[in-house]
Amino acid sequence: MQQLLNHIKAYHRLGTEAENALQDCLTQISLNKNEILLTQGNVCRHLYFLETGALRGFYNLDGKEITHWFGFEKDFVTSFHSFITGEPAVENIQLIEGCTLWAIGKETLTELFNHHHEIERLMRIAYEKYYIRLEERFVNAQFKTATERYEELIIQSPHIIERVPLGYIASYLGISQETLSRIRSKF
Amino acid sequence: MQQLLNHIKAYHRLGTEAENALQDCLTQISLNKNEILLTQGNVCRHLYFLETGALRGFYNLDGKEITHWFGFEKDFVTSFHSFITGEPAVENIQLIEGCTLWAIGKETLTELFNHHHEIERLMRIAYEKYYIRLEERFVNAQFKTATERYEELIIQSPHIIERVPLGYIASYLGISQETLSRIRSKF
DNA sequence: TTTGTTTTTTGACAAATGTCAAAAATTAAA
DNA sequence: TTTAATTTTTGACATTTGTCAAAAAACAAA
Repeated sequence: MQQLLNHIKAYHRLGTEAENALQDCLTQISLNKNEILLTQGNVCRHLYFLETGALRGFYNLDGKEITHWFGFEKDFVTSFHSFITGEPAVENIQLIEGCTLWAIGKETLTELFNHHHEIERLMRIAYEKYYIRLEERFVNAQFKTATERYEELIIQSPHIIERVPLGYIASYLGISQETLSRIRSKF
Repeated sequence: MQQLLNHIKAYHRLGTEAENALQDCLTQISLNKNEILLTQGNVCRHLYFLETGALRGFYNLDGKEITHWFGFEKDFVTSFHSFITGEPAVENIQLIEGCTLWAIGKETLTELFNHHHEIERLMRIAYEKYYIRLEERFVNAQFKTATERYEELIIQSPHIIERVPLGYIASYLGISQETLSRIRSKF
């Protein structure tokens, strides 16, 4: 738990009171490899903080699983669209490794926001970071070649290559598994 | 100005006090078609609220201008990466039509956040909306064909087609102008 | 109008990536 | 181990999209 709070401080330093309040609202979850945290069609009512492990978000398209994001330790994890809008999720969240997560319900989080401006600030800052991270991925997806995207991944997120099956990485990069295999063979 | 505040209420309803404070911190800007609001290499220290008009964000790649986003009335506009991190912007912001904007400096906004929890909430909610909007664009960029992306644009944002030159739209969709022209000819 | 400029379209071809099928390599299970 | 299942690689070919050059169309200025 202390480890979790330290990670959160990287976003915004909380006062003792707010930190305690947050702590009281978090529930620990442990799941094993391949277990499902969220199934498409359900509303995602929780925000998770990933303490250890790895997971992925994927959806089904023409019978294929499209992995479009990964979560690793220190990440906030949820189906953002569903969590924010309250609509059913179009994606699934599945564990790639066994994970320790801390969960907070949307209503509980809203209550925390109401009582602790600091916590809402933390979240605002987290969204800022996630926004520019996504913006960068978007620009890569739209304007770079498959090879460039793979090179960038090696440099910026080598842990992904080491911990995630190739098939997941291919769709994460927006290319077929065969193309990824051919790109790799050139290195 | 009242119009602006009404738009902002669509994100989160502000109390009178916060609304007045916000109002006092906004500066009106009017610019003509083709004028530049931000030049790459400069730090973007302002968040803009676009009351009327249209503009685009673009950067230079191999001598070509890549338009990667548009702003229209009611949009928050800034170079998010630069505004958030304080680093020089990699992009330019240029008017497509004459615009009326309301500007607020980053320091002023931070002060508003400090004094008005409500305004920070407004911003948190705005980031939520912008995050899921970007997420949707990302998925389209990565996993849909050029034709699908164009069809989606016609359905979801017909105003873009009507108000923006084709060349800008092509790079917004992540395709060459020639390909866009060929896609259009099929309709 | 008439002319000049810019934008959009078209044609020919090249490059990048996808698809399907099968082989090879790796991992897990008995 | 040995076998079975899964993952990754390879080959052949199809499809999508890009690039370059030129023509056509649309727009703006004189």
